[in-house]
Amino acid sequence: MIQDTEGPRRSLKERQRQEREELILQASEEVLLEKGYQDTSMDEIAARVGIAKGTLYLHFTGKEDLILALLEREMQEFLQIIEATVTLEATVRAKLETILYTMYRGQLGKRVQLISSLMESVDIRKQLAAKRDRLRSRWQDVTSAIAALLEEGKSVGEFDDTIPTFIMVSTFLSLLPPQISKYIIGEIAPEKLVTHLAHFYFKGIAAP
Amino acid sequence: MIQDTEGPRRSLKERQRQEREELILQASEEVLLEKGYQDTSMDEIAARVGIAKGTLYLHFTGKEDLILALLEREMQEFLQIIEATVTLEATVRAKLETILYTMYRGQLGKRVQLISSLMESVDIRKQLAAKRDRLRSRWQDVTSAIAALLEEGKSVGEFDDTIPTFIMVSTFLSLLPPQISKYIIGEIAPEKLVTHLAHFYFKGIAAP
Amino acid sequence: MIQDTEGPRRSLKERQRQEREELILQASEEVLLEKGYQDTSMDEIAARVGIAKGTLYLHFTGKEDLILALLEREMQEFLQIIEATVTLEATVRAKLETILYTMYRGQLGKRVQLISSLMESVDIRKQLAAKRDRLRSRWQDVTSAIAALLEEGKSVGEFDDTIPTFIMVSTFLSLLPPQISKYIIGEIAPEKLVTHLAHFYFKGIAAP
Amino acid sequence: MIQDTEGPRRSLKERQRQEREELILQASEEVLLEKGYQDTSMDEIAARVGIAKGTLYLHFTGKEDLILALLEREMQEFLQIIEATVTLEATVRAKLETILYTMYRGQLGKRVQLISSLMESVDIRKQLAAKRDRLRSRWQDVTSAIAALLEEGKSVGEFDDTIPTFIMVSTFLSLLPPQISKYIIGEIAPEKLVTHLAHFYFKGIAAP
DNA sequence: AATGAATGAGCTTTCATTCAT
DNA sequence: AATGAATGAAAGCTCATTCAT
Repeated sequence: MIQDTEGPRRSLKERQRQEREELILQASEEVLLEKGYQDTSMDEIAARVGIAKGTLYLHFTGKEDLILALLEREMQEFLQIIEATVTLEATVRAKLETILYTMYRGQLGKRVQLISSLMESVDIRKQLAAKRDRLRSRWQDVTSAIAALLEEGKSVGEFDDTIPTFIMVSTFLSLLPPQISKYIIGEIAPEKLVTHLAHFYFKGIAAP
Repeated sequence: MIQDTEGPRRSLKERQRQEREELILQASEEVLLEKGYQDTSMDEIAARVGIAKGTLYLHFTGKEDLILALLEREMQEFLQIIEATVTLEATVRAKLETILYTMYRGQLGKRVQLISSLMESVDIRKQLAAKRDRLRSRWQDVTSAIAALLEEGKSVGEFDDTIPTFIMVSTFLSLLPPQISKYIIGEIAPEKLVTHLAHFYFKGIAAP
Repeated sequence: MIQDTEGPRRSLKERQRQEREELILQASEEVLLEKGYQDTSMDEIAARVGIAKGTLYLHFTGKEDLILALLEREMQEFLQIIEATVTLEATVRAKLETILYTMYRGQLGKRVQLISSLMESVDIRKQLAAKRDRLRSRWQDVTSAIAALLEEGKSVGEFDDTIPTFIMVSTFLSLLPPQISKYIIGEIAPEKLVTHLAHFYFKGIAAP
Repeated sequence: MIQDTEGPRRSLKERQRQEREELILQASEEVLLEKGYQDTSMDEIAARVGIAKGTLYLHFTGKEDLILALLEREMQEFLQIIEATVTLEATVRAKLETILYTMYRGQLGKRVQLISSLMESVDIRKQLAAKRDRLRSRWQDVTSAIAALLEEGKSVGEFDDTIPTFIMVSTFLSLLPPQISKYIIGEIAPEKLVTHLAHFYFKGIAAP
């Protein structure tokens, strides 16, 4: 009987812990987007969550670990979208368009932008270098999934199989929010933007 | 009498000043490429130029201003390349391919990669925000020049004029070194890469 | 009725409490010897005892108090050794030699070394200053006991009574493990060491 | 001519630098004696010198380096006293007595106490471990010099050559201020104290 | 009574910027 | 104009102590 209550209790504490961890990650994301990696201070994250600085260190080994966990989470989400799309009944083109569209809709694009801009910054490359493998492997998952789609497209004759897949992958990725949107100053409806991008892209890789 | 010589003297001093400024920018670029923005210290820049740290502040308001000037210079160079290409006798496609190829060859690509990674970095976006207008206007020059080329292509019937120019511009820019090359892990000869990218791009925007 | 059993219960609880306190002191000693005062964390002590950190504070006011209690216990033990030796049937010299030897043998030496190095450390002197009176009085007991022995030696004509007792006491104490052994780098059998020290010491204080 | 002024200028700056370094070391010693290693903060040292915290780091790599330099300086001073004494025309005993007396007079004793108590603290042993070799070698110089004196005494028949020199060295060192004085609560004139200690010590090691 | 998550003051260290020389 | 020593704000991190459960 006594043990019976331990289970729930533990999972309660565990749930609270995870909720708080989530709050920390959310606050971190906010600050990170606003201020960038260097100007994101543990102090400020703690302040936004409304907890003491020391508490952050009960959840994450340090700043590096915290940010890395954040990036990992974002990338995980991106991967889930891809995987969800892959299972749809549709042409490869439709699937890729869906991914593209999903990324331009809602907040996800912004957040992937976060990952990407952080991953590319020379600063962070150096600073997170040691533990970047965790992220790299997730990123591999992403590119592999897209590569698989593109190759499926080639094999069913949708796409031009004289273009190397890695070219297709990298050009596809370069269409995603962080890349394109930074060159686009004015506002444009995501639907329109995606329509244009898809039109351009699939014409570019279409089988001859 | 003494004042008479001031004119030449001044311009001599002015020339020396500019030469030194150039040396500072070169050193900054070196360090920046090696260490990233945060790990680039005024100390190290001064040391590499061989001047005192304080002297840097006689040329630039501060670190931010120094880096900004550097970025401006790089962008200026990029613009010159575009302008030089524009005047060539060739098809629009050939000109754009030349730009693409030039960027993937030699040191320029790396340096543009620098600009770009700095510009993208949320860190610097925030830190340089105040003075970024100077850059923004240069960047406008770049995009305008490319837009002009693309529109010329449209008007001579080379390109599909149902695709908005800004889409063409942004997709073109997304093919430039910093964007694409970061997705490409293995080594590939720039010629090959550019061939593939151009093939893909111009097919994508070709007139129907 | 229930209250009747409280007496035994209380003493049971009290015994358990003291046992736990002893466990805490043992763990503290371990950690202290391994890591030194500053690197000894309440966390680690608690972990080694297998109790929660908060529980430590039910037994001791704080880290300072805990360490102080530890030192007091060690000193107590030292005192017991002296007292045990005093009651032996032997010459004063033999008794003092026994004390000396006992301290250089087994774990006790190490532990006294601990006390001493902690007591000497300016760090702890300052930090424990407030409550050091408790220790000072124990230390008085130790020196008094040795002084008594030495005076007994004087009165029976073993020792030179022109040497003030406090000189004899302090020189004797300076022969104990923590003092001497720190100047001795190589290993030497305790027996040999003690033989030499005793030879030197008793010749030094011998009656003329 | 211009170069001529550089010499003095440099040495002026150099002198100022060394003076400031000396001030820092003095302040550090003060704080160290008052508060111990851990509670000595760079903040407080800077405050006492009347300079900014950052300035400390222009003179010393860090706290560890600062304290180490301090200890080294103290030890150096101790060594100089020994060396000065060695050259005197006197018996070995007289020389050793002089050393003993010098240490009990003035501030030096206290300062050597500082070294000693710091060197022995388990805490500092760990923390300074990496760079302690610098000190260790100085300490070797000290013990070697004393050992040489004692062996000279043996060879001229002053001292008992059946007692190993290292025993003589360590017992001699144990008579120095930090060791003995901590067992002596009341005040006693250094002359008297030294007379007693010397009497005891040289009787203890006298040739049979 | 026991827990251990949370706290927050405090530490060392860095570095862009200033300013007396 | 040039210097570089001095500055001091700000950062990441630790850990003895507290207190709601």
